[in-house]
Amino acid sequence: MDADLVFKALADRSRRELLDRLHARSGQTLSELCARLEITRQAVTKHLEILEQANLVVSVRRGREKLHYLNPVPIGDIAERWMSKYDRNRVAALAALKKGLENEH
Amino acid sequence: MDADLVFKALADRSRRELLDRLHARSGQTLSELCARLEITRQAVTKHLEILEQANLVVSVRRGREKLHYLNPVPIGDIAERWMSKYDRNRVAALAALKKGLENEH
DNA sequence: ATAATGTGCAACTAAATGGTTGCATGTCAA
DNA sequence: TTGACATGCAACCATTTAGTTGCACATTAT
Repeated sequence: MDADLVFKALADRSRRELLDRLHARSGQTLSELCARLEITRQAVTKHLEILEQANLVVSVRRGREKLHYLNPVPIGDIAERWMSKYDRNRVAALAALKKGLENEH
Repeated sequence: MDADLVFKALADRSRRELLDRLHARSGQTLSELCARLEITRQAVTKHLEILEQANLVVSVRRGREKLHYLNPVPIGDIAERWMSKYDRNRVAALAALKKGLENEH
């Protein structure tokens, strides 16, 4: 998996909104995902393409409509391999931070 | 905390590299952080500004040099409040995904 | 068959992004 | 005090990004 693609995909508010909607109900069509969103359908299409490239969303064509499914794996990967690394040394990092701020005066 | 600023800050490879360096050793100066990086000092300055706006880095001026400290809190917040939400329903999401892929044929 | 629905594709635009160069300013050491 | 070092600031540039409009195409329903 390419962590860069995932981070880039998560950087946009609209795309996180789409992920939230798919998290609430996976398997929605493009039109469904467009509802109550202030951007155009074409813009949503582009966002979904980016989410698919990051493997955060998988889509399936069924007749004339396209169903979109949330894939939670890349987010889990990032949480494990990247975030926990920072969390592990959280206390030490905060201590260093505090110490640095004390040196100010 | 503004989750959007944090996600945006994390979206760039150079900035994640800077965070990694500060994670390895917190309290580095600007020049130290520039070493062995192929971009200019001015570019690094901009990246650090963005990281500070996201509260991922805190800096302290000491004489003519500026020390940078990693603040792990925002990353922890995102991991907890945002990512764990996806992790909780991971099994269900994967089941839905699998079911959707089966409907393809 | 025809109309409505759902999606795909291309061209275009404005703004944001990541980077540069050049120069100014402040601080420390000899 | 003078030079070296560390950082700040501004203008500029190319590319990417997020969005748009307009039209084409395929599928379903009447």
